[in-house]
Amino acid sequence: MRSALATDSDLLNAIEDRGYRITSTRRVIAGAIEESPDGFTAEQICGRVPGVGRATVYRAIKLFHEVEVICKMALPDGAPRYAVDTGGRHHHHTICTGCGAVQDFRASTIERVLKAIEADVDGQITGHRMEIYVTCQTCLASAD
Amino acid sequence: MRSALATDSDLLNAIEDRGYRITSTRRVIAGAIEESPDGFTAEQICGRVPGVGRATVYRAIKLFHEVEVICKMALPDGAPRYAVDTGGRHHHHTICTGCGAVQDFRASTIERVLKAIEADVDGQITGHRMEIYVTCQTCLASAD
DNA sequence: ATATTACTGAGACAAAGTATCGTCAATCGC
DNA sequence: GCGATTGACGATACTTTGTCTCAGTAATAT
Repeated sequence: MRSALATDSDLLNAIEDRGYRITSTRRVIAGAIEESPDGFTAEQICGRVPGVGRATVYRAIKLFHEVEVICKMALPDGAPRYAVDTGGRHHHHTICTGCGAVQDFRASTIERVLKAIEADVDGQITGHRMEIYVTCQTCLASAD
Repeated sequence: MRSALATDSDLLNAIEDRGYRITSTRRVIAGAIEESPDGFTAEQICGRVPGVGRATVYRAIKLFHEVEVICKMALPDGAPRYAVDTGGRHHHHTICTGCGAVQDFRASTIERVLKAIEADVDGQITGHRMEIYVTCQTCLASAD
């Protein structure tokens, strides 16, 4: 039922659970983010929340990232791109280099391989990053 | 014997092979880069080549990257780091989050997994990026 | 209702590059 | 070897993606 929750936004709930305040500004920013099913850039969000300071948008994005409800990744040229991360469990992403669309992608194989690699690596693994670049179906179709 | 080559620098040879000019400035920059076995940042190179313009250093790094003799990667916070890429064949890197040391790392397993993944992905894979973050032996030892 | 603390907006600052532009040097053609 | 051509250079301005500071404001605690 979840009737006792202040909001039905996963983003807002996540920060509230960690003791951060839910403010009207954060509501607006979370709304703009949740309207972006294919990922977004920070500046896109800035553009969609007129009246909200740029610093505040970046602070909110950082906060959502900190509580792991949004994920930050990078295009081949290093340009950052964000996406909502509802699933929770660790996973990776495919990013379309044409339109920037981000999709989740969970491959248990990769996790196993990474574990196996640990033995070959000189030092102790503390984390990893992985992005798979694709041309999505839509971009493939429109390229015909 | 390679006696006919203008230089014994892999970096300079690589750009010469692609038709770019070898200049005294590029010699100096290549020298500074090749003195960095554990990777480097662009600004570190700028600091080591006094008298050479910052833009020129960035242009040279970009050029070396273009001809694939240096590799660009990212620390967990996105800070860029470069490393010489002598091997040639595709591989990945481990990066020590303590000191930034970069090591090559070739896992055929990963390549196989990525191939297998292609079937699961919605769209056509065009590339990927992967970094493994570690605490290197030196940093582990000095943390005791 | 008030005090405390966190949040906000504006704007300056920072890091990592890129673009422009006039000057200079490396290579090409002879 | 010498001049013409093209590419490279340095300085500097600008761009992108953030972060920091600071004074003012809103949200929670008592």
